[in-house]
Amino acid sequence: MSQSAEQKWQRRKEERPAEIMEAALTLFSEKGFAATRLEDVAEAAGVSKATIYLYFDSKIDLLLANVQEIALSRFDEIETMLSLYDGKIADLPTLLLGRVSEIARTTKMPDLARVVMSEAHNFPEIADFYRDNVVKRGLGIIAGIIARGIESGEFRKCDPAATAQSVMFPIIMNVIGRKTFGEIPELDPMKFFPSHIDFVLRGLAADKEA
Amino acid sequence: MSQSAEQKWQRRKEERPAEIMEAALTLFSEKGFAATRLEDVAEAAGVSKATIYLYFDSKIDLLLANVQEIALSRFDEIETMLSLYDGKIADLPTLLLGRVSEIARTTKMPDLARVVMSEAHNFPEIADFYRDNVVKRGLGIIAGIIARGIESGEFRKCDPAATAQSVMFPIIMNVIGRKTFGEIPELDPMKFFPSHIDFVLRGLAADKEA
DNA sequence: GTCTATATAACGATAGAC
DNA sequence: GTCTATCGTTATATAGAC
Repeated sequence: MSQSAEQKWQRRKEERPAEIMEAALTLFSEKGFAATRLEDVAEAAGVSKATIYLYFDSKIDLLLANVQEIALSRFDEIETMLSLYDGKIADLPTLLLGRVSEIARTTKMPDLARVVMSEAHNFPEIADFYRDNVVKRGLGIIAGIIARGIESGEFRKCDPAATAQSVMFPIIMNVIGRKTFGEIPELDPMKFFPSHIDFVLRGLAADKEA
Repeated sequence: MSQSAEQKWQRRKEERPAEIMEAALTLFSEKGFAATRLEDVAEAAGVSKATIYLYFDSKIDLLLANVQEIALSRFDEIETMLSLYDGKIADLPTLLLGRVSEIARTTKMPDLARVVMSEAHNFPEIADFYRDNVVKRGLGIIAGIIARGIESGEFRKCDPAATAQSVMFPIIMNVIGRKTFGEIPELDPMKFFPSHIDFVLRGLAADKEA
């Protein structure tokens, strides 16, 4: 950016990792993880290949660092919020899905999810990490809320782990679908998100007393 | 196989296309569409590369023929069933999701969906075909049922196209998830499918009269 | 002997190596 | 930056069915 012309490089220990990660995710998303060469990442980030290895162990590590940054750090935040929450459990789905919608709109989570879902089958390390830290943990958060609501009598009795999929998967699929097939009217998020929240609240609601 | 040593090939016009398609899908699923060489498909199917081109226009056509065979032909069957159906609309979701579950268990639809979702981003022809003929049409079938139920008063008023995603996407994601990450207890289909049908019926149900 | 399903071999674009 | 190997695709030759 602001480096003088004769200077070949600058020491920018603080900014490098983030720049490399972002360049990597952009390329992974455009061309696929397997098809992206570390050399392209280096070029896009304005560093040499060796510099990448200074901060990351491997190409896989470079992807998983993005998972940590984009997904897991937000799980931390959400879990903190949930542990402090003391309002009605019945309001949590709306609150949580609102936050998820915001993450989908404002971060690269959709691209990241698409890349991982596309290539995890061919990279066991990616599949293992994502399964344990994103799929299981993400579903676990939703299942926990459902279980709390059942206990408090605000939600009907159901299998929390199974029902968590009914709550979460449409959102993931809508988001990945738009990345894969382009924006199409059928998947319009402005219509889908409110509709889905409605659907979820009815699907979870306790039966009214007779 | 059982052909004599000196015989170089046999004339089997009828069986070839199906054998080639199946070999192709198996390899696409194992190694990915882009990574699979037509030569491997030819070998697996027991023919030469050129023979593939007798029956299919291109590698992409070979995948799309599988989409036709596995997905679209079943859409035809389902649409026929729906047009003949004259029971309660409220029973259709259970009926339909049961059929979908059966297709997921007994056909290669899950592998096919995973392959397409994984690689459509890099192959516009695949994305276009699948979007128009599977995504839009599949959601349209569900949306049609929902619209019929709203009209008959059996379902609550909602946006059919948006709600169709809440109905269908969890199933697709559950199925693709198990193919991508392996069978894990959280995604157990024996628990998920019944739970999801329950969730859907409640999500669609008309409000009870006060 | 004729027709055609199938194989062999060559072409050309593209991408990866040095 | 050039060279080469790879792979989708196509042209030509041949073997099997009737």
